[in-house]
Amino acid sequence: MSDCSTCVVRNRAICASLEPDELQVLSKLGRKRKIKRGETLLWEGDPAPVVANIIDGVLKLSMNLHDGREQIVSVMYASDFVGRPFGKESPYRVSAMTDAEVCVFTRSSFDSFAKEHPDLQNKLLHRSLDELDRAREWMTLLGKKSATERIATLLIELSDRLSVDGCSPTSRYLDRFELPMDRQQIADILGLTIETVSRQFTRIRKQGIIDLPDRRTVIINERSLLKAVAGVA
Amino acid sequence: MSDCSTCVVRNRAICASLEPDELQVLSKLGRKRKIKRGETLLWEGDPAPVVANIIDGVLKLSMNLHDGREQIVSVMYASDFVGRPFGKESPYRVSAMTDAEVCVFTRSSFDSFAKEHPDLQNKLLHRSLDELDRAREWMTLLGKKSATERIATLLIELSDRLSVDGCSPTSRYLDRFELPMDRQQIADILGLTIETVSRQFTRIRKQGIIDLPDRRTVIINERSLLKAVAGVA
DNA sequence: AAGCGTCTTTGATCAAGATCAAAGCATATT
DNA sequence: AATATGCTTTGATCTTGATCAAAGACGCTT
Repeated sequence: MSDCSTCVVRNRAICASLEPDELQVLSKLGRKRKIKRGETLLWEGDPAPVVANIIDGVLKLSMNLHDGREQIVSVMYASDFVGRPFGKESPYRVSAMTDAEVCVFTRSSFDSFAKEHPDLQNKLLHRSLDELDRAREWMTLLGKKSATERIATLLIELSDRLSVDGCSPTSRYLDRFELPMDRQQIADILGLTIETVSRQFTRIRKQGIIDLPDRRTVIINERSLLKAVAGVA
Repeated sequence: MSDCSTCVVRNRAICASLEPDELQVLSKLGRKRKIKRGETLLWEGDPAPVVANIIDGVLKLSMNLHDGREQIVSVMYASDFVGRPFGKESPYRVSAMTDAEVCVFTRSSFDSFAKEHPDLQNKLLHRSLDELDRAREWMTLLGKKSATERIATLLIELSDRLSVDGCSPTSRYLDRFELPMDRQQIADILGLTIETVSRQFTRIRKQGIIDLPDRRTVIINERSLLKAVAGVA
């Protein structure tokens, strides 16, 4: 990879914990790679995997039951870190929901670099703890929330996560954004079927809470109502 | 705390990463505490919390929606680490499912100790990554599995986790064990109601796959069948 | 602009699990 | 031993979301 110092996620990715000279070393290990929408970066059970920083685009982590049922267990955005360092193999599949660009390291080279850099490990620890909190929040959604609550919660979450642009958070929440996934993927995130997702969208649209000018665009008209529907106190 | 070197979880808890002299320092910071079943060690949103190693017993982490619905997001056993280091506050409630004993640290003292000990942080990172994998596995259960599959999966998991006794794993799986939780808690782990849990127990009992000599005891008669029901390939 | 393929919405029906209600059981109490 | 108390199981019914099926809408290609 040519130059980390000009990387758009330089200050948000785990690399932010590194000094310029350390970054130089890391940059020798990584290489940029473009991924097309739908393409898989990492297969579950893959024995020779990689880890990566997301530079641009949206990726999903998914687990698949043997009979084909798929659950999306995480949606990852620019500056997020994907892959399973220190592990035998990745327990989940990592694929692109949109065209994306990532900064890839072989796991062995990343692992040994990390071993020498406690700051990097510290950053990774913080991220893992945050991821864990998010995963558990989502468990609550999957275990206890109704279909309408799930949809509303996802929209609130997306309007939050998609709003961070570049290094500084712009408007805290977006009232208009493009869905980075199709209806089937929304269903696989929320533990619902595509028909139920569609019906719930129609429902809150008819209530005037949101608009859906086309398949991918969401406009939030009544954020407070949407939050109420999401079950946020 | 008097003596870490005789602690029953000494070699399995995160403390295992420490040298004897470091352990001496840590032992000054922690203190042992007994918790009764049902008692809460840590409330969500608690501003002055603690972290702890579990010495004995079973604890649960739970998240509560404002209207009272509760989802149990993790079940933790001896040698597991609970609490949210480096965080502002704990996002979940930690309480005892059985009488338990824990080794407690104030978060501030633990955090500053951890800052000086990369090995400890490394151990914590490994644990967090493992926890994350388990949380995501459970998301798949909550999002995609049927009631029967959920019950079977839980029984397999319990027969595995409860079998580790002392420092060495004894028989890899237990075919007879005591449930550390009641039916309502099982429901809150699996995203079901207590009635559905009861009916599914009855169902696989009538099929001869398990026996339930009393409320708390489970005997697995046909492990391979149980695994098949759990949806394990 | 017409035609094709894919994704999404809508409709009709079904089923798994939730809810409401009551009866069993086991342990603790007097 | 008799009785209260708190789980747990079982039964009857209802609801939410799944499934099956078809029609629309949108983007792409020619």
